[in-house]
Amino acid sequence: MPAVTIRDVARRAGVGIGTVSRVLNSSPSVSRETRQRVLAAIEELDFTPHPIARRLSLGKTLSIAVIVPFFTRPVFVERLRGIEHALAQSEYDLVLYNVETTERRDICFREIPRRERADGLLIISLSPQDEDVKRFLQADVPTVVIDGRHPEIHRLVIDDVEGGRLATEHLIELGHRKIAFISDFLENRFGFVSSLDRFEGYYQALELADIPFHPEYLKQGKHSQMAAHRLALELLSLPDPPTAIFAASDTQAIGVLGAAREMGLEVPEDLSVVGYDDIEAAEYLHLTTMNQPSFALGTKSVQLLMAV
Amino acid sequence: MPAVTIRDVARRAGVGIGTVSRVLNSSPSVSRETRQRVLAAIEELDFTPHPIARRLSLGKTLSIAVIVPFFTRPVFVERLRGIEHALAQSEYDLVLYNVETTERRDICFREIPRRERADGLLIISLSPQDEDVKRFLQADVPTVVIDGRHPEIHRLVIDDVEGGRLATEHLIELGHRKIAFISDFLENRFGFVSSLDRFEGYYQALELADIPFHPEYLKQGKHSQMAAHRLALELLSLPDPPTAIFAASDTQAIGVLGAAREMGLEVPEDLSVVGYDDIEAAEYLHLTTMNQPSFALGTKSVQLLMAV
DNA sequence: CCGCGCTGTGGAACCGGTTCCATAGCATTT
DNA sequence: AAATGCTATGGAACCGGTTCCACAGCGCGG
Repeated sequence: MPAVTIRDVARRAGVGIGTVSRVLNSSPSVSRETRQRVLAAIEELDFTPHPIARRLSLGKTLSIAVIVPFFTRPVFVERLRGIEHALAQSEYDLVLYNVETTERRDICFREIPRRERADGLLIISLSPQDEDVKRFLQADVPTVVIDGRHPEIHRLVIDDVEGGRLATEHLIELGHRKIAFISDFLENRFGFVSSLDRFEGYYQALELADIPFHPEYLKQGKHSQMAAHRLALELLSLPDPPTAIFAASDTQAIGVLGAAREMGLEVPEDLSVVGYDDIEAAEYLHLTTMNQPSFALGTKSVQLLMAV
Repeated sequence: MPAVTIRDVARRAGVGIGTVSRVLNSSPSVSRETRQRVLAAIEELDFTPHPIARRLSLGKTLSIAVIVPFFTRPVFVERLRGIEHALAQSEYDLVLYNVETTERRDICFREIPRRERADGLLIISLSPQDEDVKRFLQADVPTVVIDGRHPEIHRLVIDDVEGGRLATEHLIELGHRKIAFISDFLENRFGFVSSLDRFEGYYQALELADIPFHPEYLKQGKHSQMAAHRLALELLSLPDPPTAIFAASDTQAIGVLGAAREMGLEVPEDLSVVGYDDIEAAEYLHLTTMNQPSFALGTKSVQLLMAV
């Protein structure tokens, strides 16, 4: 079955190739009658335009590259889902790149932002460095960063400071004054900033309520249930243990719940736990959690990218 | 900054375009000296070959389309992660399509399997119909289905019957004889078969142990924690309630745990619960679960696709 | 009747690679 | 010395679209 091209259609319809192309792109300057003939020929030959050829002559790739770190994490998946949903309604393909090491991230940041590679670039939760951004701008590929920071890049920011503050204030309103914060490493090789911001909010809330910040109530570790579990055990074994724990993500909050159970503590009677990210499991775990509109953030990022 | 092409490189190096192309594709028939000159010119001009042009003249798209349903579900994400990992090391792009409605599925099955669209197609957990498969074969696009069924398609199957049997036998060995099965709809519009197979395994295990199958111990509902929660409440309110529940996925198993807690039952003392899929949360929930090598399945599917 | 403008159309040139054919240069064989 | 073969190379043709320029045909105003 040899490929049917625009020239075959033109011959069949008895018109020129330009006319076929005009019909395909619904140009107004084709007479009604000619258009009918061409459409009939397309139908008869079961013709589909060749996307690659189209891209080459348009000088566009018609694809959007999406760089997402660790898409095992529910928030990232949910944002990606939003992005996919928005792109499905456009003529753009979604080309996916997952990043789980800094090496891979650097390769992605170096090689993907090229005009001939993608018409647009969406980056989730990674903060490009100055030299990366310089390359992005030089390559002239529209770029939007979700939940990352760099002054010279279009970005959708999440007010994690506010979120951290609200979560902490919630605990304070419940009467707690000994509130601990468990998070993944605030300084990390991937430049994730959400936990840092949530910590900032936590700190502000304490300050506003005149509660002194206890450094031993801040615990950092790998982003996993297991690590958070261990950190929570440490906290709960302190001479003066906290009565509430704010975890920087639900994944970590689940680890805290495990630790509480291991220590024989009831949640929320003996220990209040607040998580962050709104994973589905939260409601079954007596877990208060901060809701993030991740899906909407994904669709919004696509709109922003298209407007750039 | 005008795009640098192979012709610019040829002029700079004082060679023909064919030679540049040969250097780019590391053809052996270029003299050492000429190769050096060309490489120097490439370096000086910061030349990168234009992928789209390459694809057009190669007649390949250099991309693999991946169709995945509901990639909120952890198993699907994990398989996708395996696929991404394998493709990252190849020259192929991963173009992602998420399916959450049957309409979207049908559109994907109709439009994506075209030679000019993708060099290969990976389908996760969806079973194409005969007419779809006919189109796949006619379009001559290598296709691999993970965890779906159709005799004429290359596929990676998971022995969910065996898995269901093992899970149920585990419960039987613990001494249970009143074992219920909670799952999403066994007959569904998406053609998901894993739960059906697990049910088949459950049934076989009962039969082998001479335990009669009680239809009221089979509960079907939407795939969500909430739905499973309700179904579990129904089960536990039966005049003769089960002492063990096998849930077709961990997501549903979490719902069962919630229901047990609501009824004041301790797990596993008062009720045994077995899940399926190996989500990370399992270990914190006193949940026994059947492990699935999802990531490996993803990488394997890519290998299989490449070998087709 | 001429010139002008407008509409609809044909097709060459172009996008930037790869591939194949022709050929030059040189060594080897007869 | 002629024939043969091998290696390295140049560049036209090609992949299948889009776009732009040229032009035909027609109506209209002067």
